[in-house]
Amino acid sequence: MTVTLADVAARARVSPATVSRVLNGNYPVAASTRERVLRAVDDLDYVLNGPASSLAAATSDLVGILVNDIADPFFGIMAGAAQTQIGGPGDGSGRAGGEKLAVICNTGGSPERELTYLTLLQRQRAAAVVLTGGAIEDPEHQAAMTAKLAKLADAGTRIVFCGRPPLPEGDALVAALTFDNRGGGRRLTEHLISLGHRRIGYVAGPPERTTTRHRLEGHREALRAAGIGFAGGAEGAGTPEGPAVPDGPDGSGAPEPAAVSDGSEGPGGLHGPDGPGSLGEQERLTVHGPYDRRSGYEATLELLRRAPDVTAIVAANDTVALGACAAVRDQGMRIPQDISVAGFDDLPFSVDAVPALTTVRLPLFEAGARAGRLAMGKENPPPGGIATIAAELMIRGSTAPPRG
Amino acid sequence: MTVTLADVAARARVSPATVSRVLNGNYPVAASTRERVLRAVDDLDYVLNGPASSLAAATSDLVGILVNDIADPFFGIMAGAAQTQIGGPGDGSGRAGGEKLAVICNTGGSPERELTYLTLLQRQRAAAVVLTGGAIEDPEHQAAMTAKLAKLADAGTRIVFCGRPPLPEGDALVAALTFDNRGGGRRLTEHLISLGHRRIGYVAGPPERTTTRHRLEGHREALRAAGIGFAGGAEGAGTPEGPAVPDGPDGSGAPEPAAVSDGSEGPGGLHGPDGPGSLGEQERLTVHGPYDRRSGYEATLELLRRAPDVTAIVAANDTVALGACAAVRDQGMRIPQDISVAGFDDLPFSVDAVPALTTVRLPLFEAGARAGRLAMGKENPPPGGIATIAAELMIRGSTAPPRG
DNA sequence: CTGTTAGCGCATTCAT
DNA sequence: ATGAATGCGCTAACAG
Repeated sequence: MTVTLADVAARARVSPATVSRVLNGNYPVAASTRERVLRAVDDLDYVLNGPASSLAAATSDLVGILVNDIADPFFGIMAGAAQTQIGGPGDGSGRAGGEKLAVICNTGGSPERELTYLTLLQRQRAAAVVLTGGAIEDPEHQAAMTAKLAKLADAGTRIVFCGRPPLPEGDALVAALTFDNRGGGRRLTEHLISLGHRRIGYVAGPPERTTTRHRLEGHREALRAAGIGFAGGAEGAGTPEGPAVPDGPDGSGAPEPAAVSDGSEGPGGLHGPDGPGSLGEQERLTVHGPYDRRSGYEATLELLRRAPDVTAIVAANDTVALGACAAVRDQGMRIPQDISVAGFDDLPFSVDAVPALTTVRLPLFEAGARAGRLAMGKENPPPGGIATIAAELMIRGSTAPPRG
Repeated sequence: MTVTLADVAARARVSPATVSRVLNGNYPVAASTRERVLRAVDDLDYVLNGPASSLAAATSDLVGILVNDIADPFFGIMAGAAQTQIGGPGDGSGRAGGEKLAVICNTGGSPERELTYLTLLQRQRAAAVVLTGGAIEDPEHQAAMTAKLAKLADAGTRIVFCGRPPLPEGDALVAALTFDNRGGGRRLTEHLISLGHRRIGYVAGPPERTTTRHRLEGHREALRAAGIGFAGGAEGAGTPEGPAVPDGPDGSGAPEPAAVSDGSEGPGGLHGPDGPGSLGEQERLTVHGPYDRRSGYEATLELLRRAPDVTAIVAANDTVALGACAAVRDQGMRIPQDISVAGFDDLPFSVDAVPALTTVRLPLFEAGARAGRLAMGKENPPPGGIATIAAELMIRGSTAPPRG
């Protein structure tokens, strides 16, 4: 029923090997025979059997792209960009030539699913894997990932990180593109400070993710540099520019099931015991939650309850910032007159917020495309395997000097 | 180097066949031997060879999900939802059991790439394919799609349409979930009419897509029913409730390269020759463009130039509506006091627009999940193979009665 | 440049 | 309930 390579060979009056060579285009074949073969392929409407091909060649044309949440444009943009470099432009015939099959795998942010997808990809003998998004800072999971990736790597799968720090023990076989989340976070808060803000609330992402930690660290670096919210020298209060620290100083080792919480403070602690100038004060002005709109909304309400005198709110990303804006407005306050709000990522909708959102632009498309090229081996890895991608501060209408 | 099923068999002191049976769980195996086999698998860190398995079994565990633009949450939400039903919950071990590999393929709206991906999936002997998004109304492409899908279908691949009308000659083998775009479009415009609007601009999507046509038809149905913008009986002006019509009455058969245009009108035709009451008048109030923000912005400027007296603008979707809002504001007009704006889809950000966007809610997540279940054979196809999914009108702050 | 020969690793008969 | 044998369709040496 199904037509095989042998059928094509018979019709073209050549050997199966020749047909294979024509199809893969890796060996010299006479133009005339190539013609005959291609015609036979068209006549018979032959489609290569991928599994058989992969089995024989011990490699497949699958490339996996792992994302945390494909419904989030942050990932959609990167994944789509990567796919443009991998899928090939198509020759317009729909015949599918040498292009690879770039597939996006949605982990939902779950470590288990991340590992499962990696196994599935390993099973398929994937040619490459692109890992996007913040890594989870759980030692156990990190170890499992390191082991799994090592296996993939020495099965010949190329590993590329995109917008994600490489694993501590990462082999030299991998390339990594990481965003300057810390620098971006720092510049954003510096901007607010320069406007005159002194009490700034921070709606952070899930505590166990590297992205969350880096952005928050940048924020606190800026505060500390300005002498805000930390006592004097403030030594021992975390190591902002040090290497990966599994757990932050707030000791939030376990993932927090609750939507919004900083894990320790009781309710009603407005103007709490911690005097300004202590790290505790900064922690009180920080609320963690998932990277979604609802979290931004609720966290902001909580923040305003804890500290009604904040003059600015920095959100972990633009989506969260949108929720923050809604909460601010629902409390009857105006942006930016009564309170400034800022985001991170500069997703397409951010410029359309009213007022337009001050944020930090990450070149998501460019990074995704570059990761795709790296995965295809079309581009050489950066020196040292790691490239840091700059983040650009975008100052727009949602931030202004505090009133008075 | 790489451990195979035979190695596992040797270590477990059973035959390869037994290992295969344990792994696939389709045949009875004694509990004790199963234990031994599983332990050997763990000890050896064995990972099934997907290609070999697929070759022998003549089917793979790949499921393809085709989307137009993965950076658009419209597709991201559906695709992510489908994947939740396909990827399996994961057993927490990262070992990957019987779950399938759900892969998202980004066509970028290109017919060629759509076909190419289908070929790639056919090559892989995919277990199922989910097609999302509006179809392209090009007879040639439709024929190619029909042929390709027929081949996939009788190679055993399950075909599911999601938010997309089935092909004219669609086999009974496929299931289709289609959104009530026409009904949603009609109710939305009815809402505006009931508020008192009479001159309503329409920013449509690309003319060659079914989604565009259906939404526009619903819009015009409502206008006609209210006696707006069409002369009397208006027969011969398209067949809104008829079956698929390849080309609309505006004869826009070829895709339009320009970002924004209705394909025929010259510039500067404000208050043009067509008297109100003709179809030409409606066409003058309609501008086509891609489904993106920029198009919404530019099309709206064009609309306001052509007809400064419009009191409401309906956009093809929420993203376009956001661009429309920006354009309206940049012209110094307020929403909804000076002009009402409405969208379609109810994407997550729509409720955060200021004012919140009146739109038509499509249950994207639910539809995607159902499509995923259909693709897995977990759910029976709807009677007749086609289910129409209702669209719900969401009235929010961006629409209000016209001034005066 | 082209044909011949062997497997690739597994699922599946058929036996037992 | 388990083992032995066969072939899925293709690529990769190796000849020629």
